[in-house]
Amino acid sequence: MHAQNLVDQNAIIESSSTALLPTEEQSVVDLILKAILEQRIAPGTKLGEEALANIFGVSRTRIRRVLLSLSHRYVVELRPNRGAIVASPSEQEARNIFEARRAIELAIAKGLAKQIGRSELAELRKHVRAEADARKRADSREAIRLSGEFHLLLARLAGSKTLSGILETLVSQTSLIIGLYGHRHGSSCAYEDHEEIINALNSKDPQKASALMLDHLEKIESTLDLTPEPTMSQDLHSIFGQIAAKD
Amino acid sequence: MHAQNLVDQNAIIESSSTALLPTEEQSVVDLILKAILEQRIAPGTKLGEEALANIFGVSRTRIRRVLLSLSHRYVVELRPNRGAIVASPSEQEARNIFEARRAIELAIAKGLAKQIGRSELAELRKHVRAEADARKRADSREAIRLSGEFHLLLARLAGSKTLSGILETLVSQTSLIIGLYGHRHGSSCAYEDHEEIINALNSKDPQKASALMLDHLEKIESTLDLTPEPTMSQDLHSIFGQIAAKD
DNA sequence: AAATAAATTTTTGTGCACAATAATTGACAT
DNA sequence: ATGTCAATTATTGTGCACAAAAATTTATTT
Repeated sequence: MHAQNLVDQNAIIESSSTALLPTEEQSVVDLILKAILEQRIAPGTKLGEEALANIFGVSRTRIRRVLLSLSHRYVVELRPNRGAIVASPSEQEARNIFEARRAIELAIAKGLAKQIGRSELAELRKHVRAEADARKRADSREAIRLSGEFHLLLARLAGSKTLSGILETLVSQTSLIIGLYGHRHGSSCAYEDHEEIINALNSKDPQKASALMLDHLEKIESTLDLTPEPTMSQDLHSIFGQIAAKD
Repeated sequence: MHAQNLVDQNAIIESSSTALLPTEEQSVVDLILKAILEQRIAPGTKLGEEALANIFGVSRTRIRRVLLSLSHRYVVELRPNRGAIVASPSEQEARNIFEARRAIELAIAKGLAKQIGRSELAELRKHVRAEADARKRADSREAIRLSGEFHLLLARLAGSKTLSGILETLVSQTSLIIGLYGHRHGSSCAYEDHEEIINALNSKDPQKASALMLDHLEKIESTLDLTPEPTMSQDLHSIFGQIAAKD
């Protein structure tokens, strides 16, 4: 792992989630999380404790808690005695995660449509403008992050810390999934969909809002290639398949 | 805290959840969790590290991780430099938790109705028999635990580790909520409701299954007293209210 | 006696040394 | 070469001593 990948942040730190770690540790969590979600570190990458401790200039004791915390978000996998790696959700897990997102986000959309106000709508529109801007600038990292954060923003506006907390975990995992199974760059949410959802919320139409959310989530899932086994073995087949067939 | 409360378990250990702690630690987690969920330790109770270390005969280092793990489940609250206490979900959090449960469990019921098989139905009926039995024996602890576990069983049978994991957290919190806000003993699920749900699943009727689940969850929530502030101040008022009024 | 402050005790937080385990390298045999 | 085994190196896991903070007790002042 290269230090470059982890400290390269210019932008704002995630900083959401229920703060129960010391602030210093939380910022390391956020940094690593951001790096993973922007796909600067690939799934499967080893996250050595000593290496991280050096990079961030904190003790191993702390790194250890950081890794534990990230593992609770299912963003890193902790293998006993073998260290931490960036998680690689399986194809089955990917489906389950989308299933869970459907359940939760339809409810959020429905609930929000019933009680949304002016200022919330403004905040949403502002966010989507930022998404459009990132896309225009071809800043795909930012675009990926913002499109995930749109969904988190909806959860926050719905006023349930419980649901936001759950969705945070699911959105993080979705980023990993898109990195693993999404072929073309179009995999991340289209901000146009987000605009439509906002319009439905604006017209206080719960049915429409949730229907659009469903379409949107299904669209994202459909851009993925969730047919075969994990990435690695797939590559081997596509590389050696023809040679083996000739035999 | 009395050691009695924590080691008194005769029954089976929870043992679900994604095991990423050493098995020894996991069993301490399960023991404390069980004690909390069966309401043998009240919300707000201090969980001193040294005390727990002595009770369970493990080092403080380990207890520390155990408490961290329980805090991720929102079952204990970790107050920096002030130690851990059993969590007391606020009235608002309680509502949010039920909202989340509705979103998730309706989806589970719907999905399960479409794909449930013979053996799954048998397992569910067996579970409900155990519930009825516990009720008949007036073993309210067991009854509380089993009625929560029925919901977890549904999630497991639905085949999504993601949803089960989320629901586990929510069910744990629900136990705390019932302990805090549920006045009469009838607060825990009636197993009769569970039977009805099973029947709907049996007849592969997704609409009915989810409708019954909704009723069931709303019934539980409605037995709670979620009007006022946290427990303590409420008690003080109900104790001193009349005296103050006389003045 | 009530309130404030100082001193003491208790409890939580952290780094570090060492133990346990896994990964790597090298030697040897087939 | 290829595979197996031993020795070495590197990495993770844990207890403990000490630091930091909070809670409690005692002393002091008004």
